[in-house]
Amino acid sequence: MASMDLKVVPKTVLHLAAENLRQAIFSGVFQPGERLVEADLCRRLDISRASLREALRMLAAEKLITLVPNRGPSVAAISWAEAEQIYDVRALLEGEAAFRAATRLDAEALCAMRSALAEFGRAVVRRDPAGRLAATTRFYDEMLGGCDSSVIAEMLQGLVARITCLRARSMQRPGRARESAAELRRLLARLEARDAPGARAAAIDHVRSACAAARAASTGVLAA
Amino acid sequence: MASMDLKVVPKTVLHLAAENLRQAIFSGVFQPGERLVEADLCRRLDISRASLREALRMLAAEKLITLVPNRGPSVAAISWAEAEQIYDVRALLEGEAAFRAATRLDAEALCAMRSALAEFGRAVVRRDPAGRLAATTRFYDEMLGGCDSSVIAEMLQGLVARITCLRARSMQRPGRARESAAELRRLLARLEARDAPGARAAAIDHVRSACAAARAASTGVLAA
DNA sequence: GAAAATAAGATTGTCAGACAATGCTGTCAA
DNA sequence: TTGACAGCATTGTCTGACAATCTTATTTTC
Repeated sequence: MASMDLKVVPKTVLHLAAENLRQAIFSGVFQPGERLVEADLCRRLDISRASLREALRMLAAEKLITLVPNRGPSVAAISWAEAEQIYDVRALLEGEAAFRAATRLDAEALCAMRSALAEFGRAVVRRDPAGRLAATTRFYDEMLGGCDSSVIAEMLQGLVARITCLRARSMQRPGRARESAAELRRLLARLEARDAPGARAAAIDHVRSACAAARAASTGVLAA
Repeated sequence: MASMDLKVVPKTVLHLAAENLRQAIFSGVFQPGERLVEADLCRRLDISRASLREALRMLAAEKLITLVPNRGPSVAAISWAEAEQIYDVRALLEGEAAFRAATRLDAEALCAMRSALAEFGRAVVRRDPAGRLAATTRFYDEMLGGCDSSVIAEMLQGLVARITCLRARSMQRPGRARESAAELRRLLARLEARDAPGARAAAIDHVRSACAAARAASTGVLAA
């Protein structure tokens, strides 16, 4: 890889706890809106309340939980209106990222993206959700690495985290995975052609399409 | 006002501490890059370490400080490259906000913006930095309120916070305040004309201009 | 004398336990 | 039905402690 990220953040109890909670939320162990009780979480995670509370602050910053003074934490419940706003901003930023990446990605990165995309295809055939997620992550990480803006990358990461549940559900819709793969192929083609405006359009198109799928998949499932 | 925000968050020690630290950073009490010592801050703020650490997590989430495990917190030092990325994203989002606001702002909001702008003008004449800041904040709050996307509003707020110091410095440049006022007037004019694309262009223009001013004001002052 | 090893001190990571302030729930009276 | 009140659950905050880690100064080694 062109630039391997070598810095490793020491694993403090706090970070582990935050990671565990994140996974628990993503995997639906806690339901959206569910109230979390500090003492409870402490027992489950086997950490002190002080550490737990710091971990909770992190998750609150990521908007995965809501932290109301004197009422404690609860799993963030996302409304469809909010989800739509997130998809909108994501389209904007991801479009920009693609635009920038089109003129900056080197051959190596493009190659990595193509391999990630192939892997995605295999995971689709294999009906392997985890594999799909890993592949898309690799795909996007490459693109964001090439867009030369850590700020955009960070913001996108934050946005995507907030709609993880939606993404998982919408990907289960029949045909959505294949459709998604086709969109990504088009995006990659534009990037390989160094067609910045085309890449932007393709990226936006993909997000819009994902948004529509999410809407269809979650009608009636979300809070109004 | 069309929609007054009634919810008030109880002031916990933590939030107060965070607010104090934020002000301290903005006002330059702590220099960028400076290391902060927990025990020190505890004494100064007169709070316990547990509370302080939670406050620090909040600031870290806002990227006002950097929090490295086992090395403690330090005031975030922003590189020019990063600042430029922030201005870029800000232009993108603020442009979008203006675009959306153009077709949604009601007469009342427009009126409020006009009055905020007038106030800004007076503050410029009066050479009152605090007044200028308050006026621009009011101006933008109105516009963001009308853009109907809390997600955009939140992201912008986060971005702007990170370049507060730059903004303060660049505003001191001779002529910049007046120039800024003129740009905002053009933006408001487009909004009043319900010209969405024009509003977007004006908003982007303003951010670009602010970026240029910041660059000029801070050449050689920032870390490379 | 420069580099490497070591020891001392400072700072952070983490915990346990405590108590007051606040929120919630259900009872009782007006 | 509403309002006041008591009782319990939970959070906000503090204190004090100790091990793990970082930093710095000192000593050793080549």
